[in-house]
Amino acid sequence: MNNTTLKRISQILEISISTVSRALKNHPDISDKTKLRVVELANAMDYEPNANAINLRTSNSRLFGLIVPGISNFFYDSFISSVEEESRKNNYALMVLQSGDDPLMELNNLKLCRQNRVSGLFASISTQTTNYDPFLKLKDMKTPVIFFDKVPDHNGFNKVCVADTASANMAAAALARKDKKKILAIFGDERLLMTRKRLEAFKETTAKRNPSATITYGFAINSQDAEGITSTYLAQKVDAVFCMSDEILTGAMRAIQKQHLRIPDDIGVIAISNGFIPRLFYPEITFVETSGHKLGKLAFSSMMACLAGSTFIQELTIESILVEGGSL
Amino acid sequence: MNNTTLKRISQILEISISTVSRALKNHPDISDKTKLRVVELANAMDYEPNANAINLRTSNSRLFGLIVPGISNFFYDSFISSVEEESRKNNYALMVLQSGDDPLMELNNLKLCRQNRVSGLFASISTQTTNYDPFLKLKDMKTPVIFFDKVPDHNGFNKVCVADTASANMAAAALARKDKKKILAIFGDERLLMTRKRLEAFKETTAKRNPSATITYGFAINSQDAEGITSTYLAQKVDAVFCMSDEILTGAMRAIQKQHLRIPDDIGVIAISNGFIPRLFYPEITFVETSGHKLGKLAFSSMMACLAGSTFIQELTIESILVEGGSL
DNA sequence: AATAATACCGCAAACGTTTGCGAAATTGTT
DNA sequence: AACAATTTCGCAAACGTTTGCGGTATTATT
Repeated sequence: MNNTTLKRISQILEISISTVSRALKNHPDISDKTKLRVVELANAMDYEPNANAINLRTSNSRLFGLIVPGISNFFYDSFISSVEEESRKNNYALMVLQSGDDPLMELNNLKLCRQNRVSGLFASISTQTTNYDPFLKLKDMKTPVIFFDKVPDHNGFNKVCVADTASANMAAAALARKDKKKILAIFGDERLLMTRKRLEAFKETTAKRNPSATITYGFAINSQDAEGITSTYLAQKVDAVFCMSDEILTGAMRAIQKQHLRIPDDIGVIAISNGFIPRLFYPEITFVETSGHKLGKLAFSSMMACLAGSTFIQELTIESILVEGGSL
Repeated sequence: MNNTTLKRISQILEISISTVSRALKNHPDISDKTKLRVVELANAMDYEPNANAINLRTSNSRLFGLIVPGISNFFYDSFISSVEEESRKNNYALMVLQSGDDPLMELNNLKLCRQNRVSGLFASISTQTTNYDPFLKLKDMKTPVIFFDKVPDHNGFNKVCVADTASANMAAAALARKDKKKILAIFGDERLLMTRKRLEAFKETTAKRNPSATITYGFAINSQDAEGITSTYLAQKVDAVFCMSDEILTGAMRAIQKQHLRIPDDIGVIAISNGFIPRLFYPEITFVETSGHKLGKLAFSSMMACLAGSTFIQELTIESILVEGGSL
């Protein structure tokens, strides 16, 4: 372990600890001469301030917690990447925790955050989270909590989300423009607010803009599930398939390729996506972009606003754009 | 912030701080009666031990640092996910840091790790890292450093890697078995030890097992690069393309799909991969699996061995297996 | 030359824990 | 009843910082 402390330096230089501390912080009370002596010795001795001591003394950990169901996910990894980058730029570190979509693990992670006195928390909740008390406990401790992506269906929280309603609308509208009439629309877990929002918007916009269309709804828990659903319904000659997420898109694409259907001639495809998966194929899949990167930046700025004292609860969304591939 | 401390509890109960501390740890010196009183009040007051104070006192942060060029990567995200999971199970937290493949940022991150007195470090180095002193500095502080994936070409470090040589051999052998004669082999950045190992092995095994084959070599910095290279050489009627990594595979696949080539009839494809991307296509791409998940487990166990006192420097590799898709 | 201002530095408390050691109270032993 | 053993607890130091306050030197002002 690193042994050089302020005390050690002070002993060698025969000055007080406080002088050493101030010298290293370039405090005006200290003369240039001693500053120099201190800084030089500190460098020579590889002095590294002990973050734990500083945190204890100042009660500011400069550490953010981030809880997410899983890291391995096209959306979350770019979100995390973005938040980490911003945090680092602002001299914060990031503690990443996975819940595995398990509410119990989520609780454990929250405890860890509390014990580490995180300066703030970014959280995407598990599918089955119903008790928000632990989050409220953090808020009571004046620790900002920014929910993202999978957010509680509940007011009084800071949330940053992709524009669920708007993006589902855009996708439905795109299908309407292309005059797709038999649509297979696959959604995720219905317990998620996100799913319900997208579902409702998609249904509504299709009814309005594409009244003669018939929609077959599918609900998939995972990619494999989506593949199964797609395979099943592909038999009944659908014009196009809408995928609510990347995970679903991957399943749908497997089914489509397996049946040797040509995109877009035999079937149209559109998804709500981060953009990575759609660009893996040719023609590229048309998608409504929901950028994890952008969302991360937004979440971070929201966090900074809270830390700066804003007590204003806001629910922010990033607008999404339609990125045309050749799949419709 | 959470205000309840041992001191507060001790004042209310009119006992000493040390008694409270010991009671909460179920220390035998404390009577059951007082233990009960303490535990109950602690719960009622939502007591959470202050990790910073504990770390300071015990000089054990129970925090691992993890430095990686970027999180958004098929390999790293599963690696990180795995390490995080293991860490959490063992009561460690994980601080994730990205270098952006920039040696300077890497230095900053290392400093952060030192200042936070991490209990250990997992590191995948940047392409241009040449100075290993900061890593050695950590080792001198008795902080274990486990390099993974992109490791220094240098002895005396703990490293865990995918079996570069073996997996390139396997891929070359698979191509030989299928009697592919005109091979396009695309590799990554030559400055990486990993690349050089894979290149050499691929070349050697092909020469031995498939002597009549001709290999065209390509070196791609990124996916787009790989797409360009593939497009260019596809014209000259190659039998199969070998991709050293997922990133390269995505580029190659774009080029192949764009030219409407049928896999495996028109062209064979094989890659070294985590397995996610290959399964997105149909037929699935045949690949030599290098599991980030497995590597994460290995890295973690290596870390635990070091923490347990093992001073033995080891270079571990996970064996890879060939996963047959239908692309060859 | 006396006084006022300024530059420079140290004392000591505090942040919230852990832990070795000793002390008091209780119980057991003869 | 005297002593020993055991149970139960508190004292105080330590971990490495930060910071308000006060105290000497030194310099400036008249």
